[in-house]
Amino acid sequence: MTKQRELILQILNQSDRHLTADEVFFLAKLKMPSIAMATIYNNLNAMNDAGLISRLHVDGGADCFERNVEKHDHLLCDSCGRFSNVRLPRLSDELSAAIGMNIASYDLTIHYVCPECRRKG
Amino acid sequence: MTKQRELILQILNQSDRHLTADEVFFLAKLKMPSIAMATIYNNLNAMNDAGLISRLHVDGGADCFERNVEKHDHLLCDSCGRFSNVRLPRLSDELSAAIGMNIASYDLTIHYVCPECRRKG
DNA sequence: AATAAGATTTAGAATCATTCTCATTACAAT
DNA sequence: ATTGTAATGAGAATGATTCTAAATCTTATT
Repeated sequence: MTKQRELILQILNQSDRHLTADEVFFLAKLKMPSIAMATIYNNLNAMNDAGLISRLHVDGGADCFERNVEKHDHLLCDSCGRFSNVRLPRLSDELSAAIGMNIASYDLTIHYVCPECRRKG
Repeated sequence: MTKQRELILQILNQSDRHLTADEVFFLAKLKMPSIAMATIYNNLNAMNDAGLISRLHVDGGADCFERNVEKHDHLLCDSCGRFSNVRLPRLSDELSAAIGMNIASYDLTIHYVCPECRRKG
């Protein structure tokens, strides 16, 4: 656990949003100007592999990272582009039943308009 | 509908697999050696936007394209890497009910081991 | 048939996210 | 202190995709 890794983890822990590597890089540079992009990716990958953080693929954009490592699904607001997390505990079993086979896992992103954007019209 | 677009569409129609732009490019070059990668992408994008084909994002790899434009979900075999299509007609309503909001759409990829790979062990 | 207008193609450069390389630095254990 | 190991930093390299600009093809108009 190096200073750099600690800093990156802290940045993710303090954010309430899903952050891209670029955003983490920018925030990290504020505290540690010498930090390199490769270090950001090295650590994000290592921590993701170790189950300390999780990675979210974004269609047509850079991957995002977040501290929440519990199994969850994503809601993406088509209007503001923000992600929220949602837990659908029974879905895995339902999908398994629906296709009649064991499943290893699944990736689900639900597109919607978030309550805030709906209010604004 | 240019010759190039016709060729690309034909290639997708004749394939039983999900093809990357690169694979389409390779197959197209066999029939029309002068064709350019930009033309492949131009046409894949245009046809996808027009609803003639559909695009599938692949985690950590190139996007794939297929002729099936009916709404469907994807099964990805973690062993051989092949995609299959599956229709889960009630899922959209179930997801909507589960989160208590209207949803616009969703993207789902189920990871599993396909029957063929399971048989082989 | 000739021409002009507009769209499409081609080739290659450019871009973006990510990974790789490798020399340098930090850390841990002798 | 000294060595060995692992992580960092800087920038080059990669892979997928998009952009640019010049050349070509279509189509409509004379």
